[in-house]
Order: sequence, then structure tokens, then C-alpha cells
Amino acid sequence: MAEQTAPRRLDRRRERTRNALVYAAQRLLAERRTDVAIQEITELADVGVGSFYNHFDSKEDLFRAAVAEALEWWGVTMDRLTADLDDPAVAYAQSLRMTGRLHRRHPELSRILLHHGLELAHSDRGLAPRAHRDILAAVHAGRFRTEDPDLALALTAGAVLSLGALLHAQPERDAAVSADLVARGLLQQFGIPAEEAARICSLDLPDLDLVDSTSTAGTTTGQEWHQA
Amino acid sequence: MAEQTAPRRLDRRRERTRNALVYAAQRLLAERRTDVAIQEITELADVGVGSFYNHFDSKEDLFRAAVAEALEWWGVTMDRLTADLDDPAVAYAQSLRMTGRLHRRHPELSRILLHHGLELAHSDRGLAPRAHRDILAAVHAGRFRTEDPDLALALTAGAVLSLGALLHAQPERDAAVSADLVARGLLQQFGIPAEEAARICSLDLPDLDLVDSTSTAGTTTGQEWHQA
DNA sequence: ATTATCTATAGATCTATAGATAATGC
DNA sequence: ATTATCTATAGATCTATAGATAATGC
Repeated sequence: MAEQTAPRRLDRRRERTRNALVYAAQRLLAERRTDVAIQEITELADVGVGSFYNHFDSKEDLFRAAVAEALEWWGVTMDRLTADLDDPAVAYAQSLRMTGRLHRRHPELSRILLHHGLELAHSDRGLAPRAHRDILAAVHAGRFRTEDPDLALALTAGAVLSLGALLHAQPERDAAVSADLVARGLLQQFGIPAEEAARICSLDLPDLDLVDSTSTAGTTTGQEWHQA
Repeated sequence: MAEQTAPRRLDRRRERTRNALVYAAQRLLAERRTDVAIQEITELADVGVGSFYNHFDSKEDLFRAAVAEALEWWGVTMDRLTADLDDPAVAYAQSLRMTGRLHRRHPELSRILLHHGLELAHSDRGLAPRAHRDILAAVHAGRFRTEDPDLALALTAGAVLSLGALLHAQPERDAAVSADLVARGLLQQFGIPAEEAARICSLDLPDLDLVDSTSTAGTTTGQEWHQA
């Protein structure tokens, strides 16, 4: 009587409400307007105030989830687009170059990344664990030469973030050129010879259009980045 | 009758109240507790609530001033300690290495830097304009080779910030070793040969103890960083 | 006499919940 | 019958100011 299989439609309704709240939070995050009343959030999500507490304990709770899901979505996307690359140094560089372009392609997501990036540089979700994995693999494969992979990860995070800040400060700057330059510099710092670093950073990139608006359809809740 | 020379003691009293508020705000910033009532701030500053509005229009106003003054103090300190260096590449490296050590020496100031660093990477106060000046001087002197000084500045900022985040995440990590490594990598990226970069980053640093708690006694209001 | 600070508080929020309403399950 | 959502609001903040008090100037 009490035990029953999960009713699908109710779950989906619940999920829809939650997503509306998370999406509203992501839009607010992108504008750096996190100091708003819960009522304003629920209005933006077109949801009753009371529903908020069905899903989150506090504003912090919601914003934390919103940040994590946005970046996890991008991480999953990067994984998919680099899955068939054999050379971990190339996978690292491709992710880095695409993430550099992200600042122009998804400015709102970029702003979320910039605002919370440093805290997330050591998170176990999102971009950090993936960059860490690539770096360790590249070291193990003898492609990178660095006795301090944690520092390498930190420098990678710092470069991604500061590039984003620069691109927002200078709207006319070419994101692709700058991102590739940053990637080249990092590869060289990690022991890749200059010419090869240049070659790697001029390889073709996967077509982001093919994946952008499709569901991640995997471990995550199907959360994706909603373009405003 | 109305026009009179500024009464000194009143000014100083006023300044004392303002400083108490700024100092309280800096302590809160260091703990990332900016979402507090104004009353809590004034209690921390041991000042009446009403006094707040004698000096600031809003919480944001106060916190903005608190961040700016804290980083301006460090910038002035760096300037003083590198004033007599002829080689701009060396001045750049010295400031960078000392700022790396800052994360351990003044963890509260470091946290403020980390939390607001990206926005301030293009500010006209604090550390950014000084790093920019050093980079341009080094390029002009033929010491740095980079056709994109803005990107160089961004990468510098990113490296400083991500190093700080790493040092906070790993309390046992050696700040001096890591900071010098980061500085070396940047010098190399800017075209300094590996051996010389290593040499520059093992030069003696000025003694921070000599300057830490003395007033900046210059253009700023005498604002300094108060150790808790 | 002038200026700054402090105390007390009105009025404007904002949070969190209780109870009513709507949607789904069976 | 069960679960989720919505509406309305009590009670807890929080902001900003008015008026009283204290410090300084002359």
C-alpha cells in the first residue's frame, strides 16, 4: 500500500519546478544578482513561493546547485567532444581552447564560472576534476613534464578564469586567438616543445553546434544550459 | 565665519570612525560574510548604527572601499620594496613572488584578493595597474617578448589568484617554493630564457617584516592592513 | 556654535510556514 | 489517496532616519 513504484508524471512535474528554479538562479547568477528575495526568484521561475522550500533549504543551497549543474553540463560536454582523442595532451588542449571560446559563446555561463571559479578549482564536479584527469594522464603518458600536477591544475584554472575576465573587459578581443595563445603557453610550460604546442593548438576543434542544445542524457539529470 | 581651515581633531575623529568600519568590513570580507546586517557591521566596528550613514551609502559602498583599500595598501607596499630595482623584469618577478607569499603571511587579505581578484584584474587601483606598468616597462626595455601585454597581465592575475586558492586548499604546501615556480613559468612565457628565469626567481627578497606594520604615509589615507 | 556620533524606532522588507487548491495515481 | 503546488501572512529581520547626546572649535 505504501510501497509503490515511482509515479513518472509526478516526478517529471517535480523536476520541472526544480529546473525552473535552477534556471532562474542561473540567470540571476549570470547577472551577479544573488542578493535578491526568494520571492523574486520564484517569480522569475513562475512558481509559487512555497514551492521553493519543496526543493531547497535556502538561497545558498539553490545557488550552489545552480553553479554546480551549469559547470557539470559544460564538463560533460567537453568529455563527449574529446572522448575519442588518444593523446591526453591534445584532449587537454582541446578542452582548454573550447572553454576559452565558451566565454563568448555562453557569456552567462562564463560569468558564473568567473564568479565562482576559484572555489570550484578544487571541486570534485565540473571542470576541475576533468582537467586534473587530463593532466595526470598526460604526465603518465610522458607527454607533460611537471613534478607538481596540482600546481599545473591551478595554473590552468587561473588561465581560464583570467582569460574570461579579459574577454569580458575587452568585447572586441578575438576569443579564439587569445584562447589558443593561452593554451599554447600552458602546453609549453608543461614541457611540450614550442613548435608542437603551436601545432596542437591549431588543430581543428569539434563543432560545438552539434552538441550545444542536446541533452547530456547521462548521469546528470538531463540538465543543460538554457540560452536566454 | 562659515569658511574656516579644516579642524584637525574632528577630521581625525571622523577618520577613526571610518577606519573602524572599513576594518570591520575587511574582517567580514576575509570570512566571506558580506551578507550581514549593517547593525552587525557597526557592532563589530564598535560604532553606532547611525554613524554608518555618515560615511557610506550602502553595504556595497563600504565593501567596495574595503577591498580597494586593502589591495591598494599591498600595491603601495610592493612599489616601495621594488622601487630601487633597475630591471623591470626583476621588479615584476619580485612583486609576484612576494604576492605569492602574501597568501600565507596575510591569509585574510589573501581571501579578499581571491574573492574579488578577477573583477579587480582590470581596476585602476591595487595590484593590476602596477603589474601592467611593470610588464609594459619590461617590454619597452626589451626584457619581455610579448605582443599582447593585456593578455600577459591577465595571465599574471590568474596565476596569482589560482596559486592563492591552491595554497588555501593545501595548507601544508610551501608558499615560497610554489610562488617562485609560478613566477619562473611566467617569466619564461614572456621570453626570458629558462636559466635566467631561474636565477631571477632565486634572488633575495626584501624583508617584509621591515615594512609590514608601518604606515604607507603617502597618497593613501594611511590605511594599512590590520592583522587580526 | 558646529560637527559627529549615538540611541531608539517606523516602516519596509524578507523568510518560512500553515492551510487551501490542483494534479496525479490507482 | 497521495503528492506537489499555490496563496496569504505571522513574525523576524533589516534599513534608514529623526532627535538626543557628546566632542570639538573658537
